[in-house]
Parts: sequence; structure tokens; C-alpha cells
Amino acid sequence: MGRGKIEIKRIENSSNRQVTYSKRRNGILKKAKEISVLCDARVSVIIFASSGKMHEFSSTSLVDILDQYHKLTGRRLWDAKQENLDNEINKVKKDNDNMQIELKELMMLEDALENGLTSIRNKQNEFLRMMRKKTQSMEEEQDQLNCQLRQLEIASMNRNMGEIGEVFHQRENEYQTQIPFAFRVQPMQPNLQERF
Amino acid sequence: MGRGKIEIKRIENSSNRQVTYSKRRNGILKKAKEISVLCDARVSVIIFASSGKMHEFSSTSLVDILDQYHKLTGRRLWDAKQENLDNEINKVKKDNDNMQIELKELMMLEDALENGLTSIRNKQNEFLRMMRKKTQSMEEEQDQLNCQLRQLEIASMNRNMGEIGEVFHQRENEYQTQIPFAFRVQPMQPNLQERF
DNA sequence: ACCTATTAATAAAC
DNA sequence: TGTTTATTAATAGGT
Repeated sequence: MGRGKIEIKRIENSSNRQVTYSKRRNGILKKAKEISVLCDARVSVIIFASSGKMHEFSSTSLVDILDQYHKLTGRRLWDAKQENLDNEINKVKKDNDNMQIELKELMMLEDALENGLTSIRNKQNEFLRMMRKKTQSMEEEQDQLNCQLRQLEIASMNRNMGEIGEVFHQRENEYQTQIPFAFRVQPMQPNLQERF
Repeated sequence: MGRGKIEIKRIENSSNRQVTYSKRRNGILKKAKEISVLCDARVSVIIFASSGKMHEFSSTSLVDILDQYHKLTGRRLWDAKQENLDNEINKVKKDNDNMQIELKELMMLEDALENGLTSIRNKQNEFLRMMRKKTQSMEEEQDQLNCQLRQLEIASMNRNMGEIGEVFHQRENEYQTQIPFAFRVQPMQPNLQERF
């Protein structure tokens, strides 16, 4: 396509080569653009002139295209260093997963402990309430017994001092009515017998 | 170039698009080959059809071309990728650190709970021991009081039945020695006063 | 860079 | 997918 046909081999004339290069380079880039639009294709063209100058066309990010290239061919375009990084990432991710499992277990343990604590606290409160009741009952009982003893003592002293019959009999009656009461409380109240 | 001119926009007819794709693709690859030969250029063409199929032409190894691309542009194709990986690594490592901190806190909490539990257990045992002692003391005290009451009752009955003076005086002495004892235990033992 | 004769690419049809 | 062919597009060489 031109004034004459040319053979496909290196153009020796440097300036001709340069001219042809820029013409054909533009042609290729244009064609690349066109095919990407016409046919929904992803295209990447990179051209270096012998001078070193570079031209490129990428229908999408070159990185993406190279990524796709890698996925498709398995041929790695990057070096071993990167592969090490990949490995490191996987290792750290695995660490992460393990730790998350451990965390979850610990949190469940925490919950269990908390539940256990409230339950213990409740039982303790219950127990304390019971003990207070028991203590109070026993104290009341002792008070009563002591009171009875004191009265008996007074009665005895009165008797020793030779009191008049009326009084003696009156006291005697008091005493008689108190005894049964004292014995009535004798067997300890059943709710005070609970073991702990 | 063809039976008719076409607009450069996506070809809607799928089969037309497919045909045009393969024709133009071959055209581009041929042109790439030609320019690399004619003009001493390094060329890389990578094309993905929308189907995913890939075709490529590289005048020299693609890695070399990408290396040259890197040297020339400073844009490092795999470094972008590498940067992403670095970011990901950092994120995961940070996650890791956070989780380790959380783990450490949880473990300290666990220790604290364990310590607290043993301490609670000890206090509970102590408390139980104390309560048993107190209960026992109170029971003994009550037994004594009851015993005294019973003895007084017997003394009173003996008196009523008109016992001889000797016996009365003997009983009286017994009674007198018992009274102080009864009152001696009266203020409750201090260790039983602890609040809870 | 532009011009244009000429070749090459390719759209449509088979 | 391959072939044909009319037509357009690319471009070699000259300016």
C-alpha cells in the first residue's frame, strides 16, 4: 500500500525507517483503538522505537490487562519477590483466622463466667438471707430463755427472802405458765436445721 | 476498506462482531510483526476477546518489554500490584495486632476472674466455718439455758412437794453457781457479731 | 508534515 | 471458519 510494494525486512535507510516507523506505529495504535471499540476487546500495545522512545495504547489499565494475562497463562510477569509477598499474605491471613477462632472461644468463656458469677451471687444472697433469719431466730430464742432464767432467779430470791404467801403463789403461777412455753421452743425450729 | 464504510462504535450484531474481531486481530498482529521487522522496534500486543480468549504478539520476551517499560516510564507495572499487596499486608497485620491486644486483655481478665474466684471461695469457706462455729455456740448456749431451766423446774417441784432443808439448800447452792454462768454468756460472743 | 498513487486491509456476501 | 470481491484505509515515496 503505497507507491510501491516493500519487502518485510529491516529498512536500512535510517530516515526512511524512522518515517515508516511513525506512520505504521500510528496505524497500529489506531487499529488497536478501533478493535477495542468495535469488538469489545481489551487491547494493550506497547511499542519501543529503536531510538528507545515508547508509545502505548491500553483499552483498560495495563496492570489489569497484565493481571488477566497472568491469570490466563499462569506465566508470571512479576518476580519471585512478589510471590514471597503472596505467601506472606496467606500466612498472616491464616494467623488471623486462627486468632479469630480463639477470640470467639474466649468470648464464649467470658459469657459463661459472667453467667456463673451472677448465679453464684444469687445463691450467696439467698444463703445470707437464710443465715440472718436463722441467727435472728436463735437470738430471739436465747433472749427468751435468758428472760425466763432471770425471772426464775427473781422468784428464787423472793422465796429466800420469805415473801408473803399471796405473792409466792402469784409468782408460782407465773412460773408454772412459763415453763411449758420454755419447753415448747426446745426442739430447734426446722428451718434452722438446713445444712450448708 | 470493505464493501462499505463502518462507524467506529461497538458492533451490535454478535456474529458480525466476532468476524470483524478475528479479521482485525490478525491484521493488528501482522502489523505489529511487520513494524518490528521493518523498523527495529520492540512491540508487544496483547488482545483479549470479550469471550476471554487471548492472543498476543511480542517481538521479544514480554518480561523484557515490561522491564523496559518500567525503566522508561518509572511507572512500575508490578509495583502497582505490589503496592496493593503491601497495603493488604499492612491491613491484615494491623488486624492481627489489634486482635493480639484483645487476646492479651481477655487473658488478663481470665486470670483476674480466676484469682477472684479462688479468693471468693476462700472467703466463703472462712465464712462457713465461722457460721458453723457461731451456730454451734448458740446451740450449746441454748442447751445450757434449757438445762438450767429444767433444773430450776425440778427445784421448784421439789420445793412444792415440801422437801427437807438439806436438800433445798444444796439445790439452792447449785442454783446460785449456775446463775452467774448463765449471765456470763449473755453478751453474744464478739466474733458472732460480724456483719454480712 | 502533506500529497497521492498504490498496495493492503477488510466488510459483506457466500 | 474460509473465500471472494468491491470498497475503504493505510502508507511509501515524493514534495
